Amino acid sequence: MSKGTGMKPKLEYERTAVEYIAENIRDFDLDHIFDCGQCFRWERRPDGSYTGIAKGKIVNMRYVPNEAETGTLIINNCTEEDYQNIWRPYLDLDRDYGKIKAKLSKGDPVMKRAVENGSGIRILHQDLWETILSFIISQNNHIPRIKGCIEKLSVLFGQPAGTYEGRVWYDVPGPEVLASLSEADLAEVRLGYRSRYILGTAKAVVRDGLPQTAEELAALPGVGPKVAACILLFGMAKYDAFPVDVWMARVMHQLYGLDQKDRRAMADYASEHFGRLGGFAQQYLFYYIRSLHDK
DNA sequence: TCGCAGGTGGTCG
DNA sequence: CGACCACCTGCG
Repeated sequence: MSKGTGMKPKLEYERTAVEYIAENIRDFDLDHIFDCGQCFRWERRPDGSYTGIAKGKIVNMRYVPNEAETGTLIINNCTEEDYQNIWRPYLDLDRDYGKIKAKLSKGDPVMKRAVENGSGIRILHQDLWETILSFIISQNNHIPRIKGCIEKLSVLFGQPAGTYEGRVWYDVPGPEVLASLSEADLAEVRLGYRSRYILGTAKAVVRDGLPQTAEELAALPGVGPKVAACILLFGMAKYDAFPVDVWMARVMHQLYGLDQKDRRAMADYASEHFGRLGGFAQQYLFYYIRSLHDK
């Protein structure tokens, strides 16, 4: 609704002419992908598209379903080379999610509903360091504040990656940069007690390199079982990882009848029933319980 | 105001 | 081991 006589300029975003169009993309929904809790740097636009930064590249993505089962993905500010080298693997486009969903749904009515609810979820292949940083920050924290912290950290200490939609976008700061900072330097980011975990982990990574295994991950300060599982799943492509957080505890209690406090039992249940697909199962269930909660 | 949020690490028994 | 419990911060 326009008010009075004011001709409010319509909000428009400055995008680029370079665009890549991928046809015949299945099992894909941007809301499902970017709102299932795996990433924190994508912003929804009023047209349903998403703009974000990953691997030093800034793009806008929109998806147009053209039949019941397939659709077109349009990536703005993206060359064919970037699509092949970055976004195709990032979006996990070469995996058959239809097969995964069918396998998980079989004999499990709860999972069947969860899969239908989040049918377009895909597990992103994210940068390992960014994933470590993000999920240390995520602990005992609200999602909007997590996003704010990561953004502020990037603007203050990250490298500019380019200008897009009329503003400068920044990469998350690397471990070398963070390892050189003090808690006083980080105070402005409002990370709270997590700032010492970030500094400790950055120093460990500078000293020992990025973690390669679950054991090396668990040795990092601020990385417990839940955060480690998220990093394994989202940053290391370990698809049997099954992060159990407060939401997953709710699902396992309310929908599978397990003791809400017994995280061990939940992990056991996941490995027994979901096995190598535990990570996918977790994402469908997480998105499902969150969408139930919002209503 | 107070509890809680995609938990972790430390300290008990 | 397993069960507490403090912990930065911002929001409802």
